[in-house]
Amino acid sequence: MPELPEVESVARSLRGFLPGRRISRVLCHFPGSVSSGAGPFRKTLPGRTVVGIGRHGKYLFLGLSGGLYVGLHLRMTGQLLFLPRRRAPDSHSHVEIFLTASESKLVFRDVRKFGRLELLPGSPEEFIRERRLGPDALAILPGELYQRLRQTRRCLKAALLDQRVLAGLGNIYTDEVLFRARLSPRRSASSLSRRQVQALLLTIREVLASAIRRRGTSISDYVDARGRRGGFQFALQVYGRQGAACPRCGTPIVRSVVAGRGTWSCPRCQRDPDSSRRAGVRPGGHWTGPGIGATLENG
DNA sequence: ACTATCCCCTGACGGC
DNA sequence: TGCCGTCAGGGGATAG
Repeated sequence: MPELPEVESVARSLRGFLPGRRISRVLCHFPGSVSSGAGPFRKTLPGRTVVGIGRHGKYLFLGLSGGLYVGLHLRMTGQLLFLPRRRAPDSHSHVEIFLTASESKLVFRDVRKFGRLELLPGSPEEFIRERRLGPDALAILPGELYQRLRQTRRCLKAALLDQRVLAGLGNIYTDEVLFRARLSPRRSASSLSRRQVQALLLTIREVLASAIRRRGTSISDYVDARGRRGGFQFALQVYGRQGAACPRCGTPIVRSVVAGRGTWSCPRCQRDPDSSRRAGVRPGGHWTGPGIGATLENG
């Protein structure tokens, strides 16, 4: 599923070709993909030139001449692709944007139809404010993340997945980050110290930067605008790997459900000090209650 | 104001 | 083989 590194990879693959191109015609085969309305979208874009490509979290923005912006979210299976102008659209190609003097067209494909394009009523900054999106995961500062995690009662994974806390992390990168930072996804988000949040943010930046270098994670549908798959699926350490040996300690990786999402973690490396205390272990680490099984997050 | 739950949508997969 | 039920998941809407 496209998260920050995948959206950034799409943005980069667009930047090499799209800026300066003029839109000649727009076809909306599935009007539901354009949440601002297919009619205005089809009528407003032709004649305008693409002047820039932006990204915030998992949102992509196309800046058009005349001060207009298109926002795009790929959700689960969305793709934005350069395809040969004369290629017939398949049943999953929902929007086609034709460009003047080009052998390519820009196609929005989406098997599950969750993705959305929209003509923004204002600037991307206003859009971000109205949706109440948090700072981009690559731009947020440690003090700011600390404050945002402190003021929620949810667990760490739920907080990191919440795009209003910080924008860009989805299920894959959240699990990978928490594993590398040795933090339990179930741990209370507000229980982290300043120092721990600082370390967590360094891990977030490292994982995202590494994934961008590999042009994202391609597990099923993801490809960039040139149709290239990413390579970070080969660097995943826990996501989707239940039963495999933890790369650090050899304990089998466990799948559970946290915040309503499939969650992969190492029950040994990512123990939760909060639940250990509840299970009868004093902060000092001496056993006072039930056996070790009670402190493992997945039983 | 917060938080949890439901829903959209289709392909993959397991059971019989 | 093939049918059918279940699952996956981002984020908006809705409920508590």
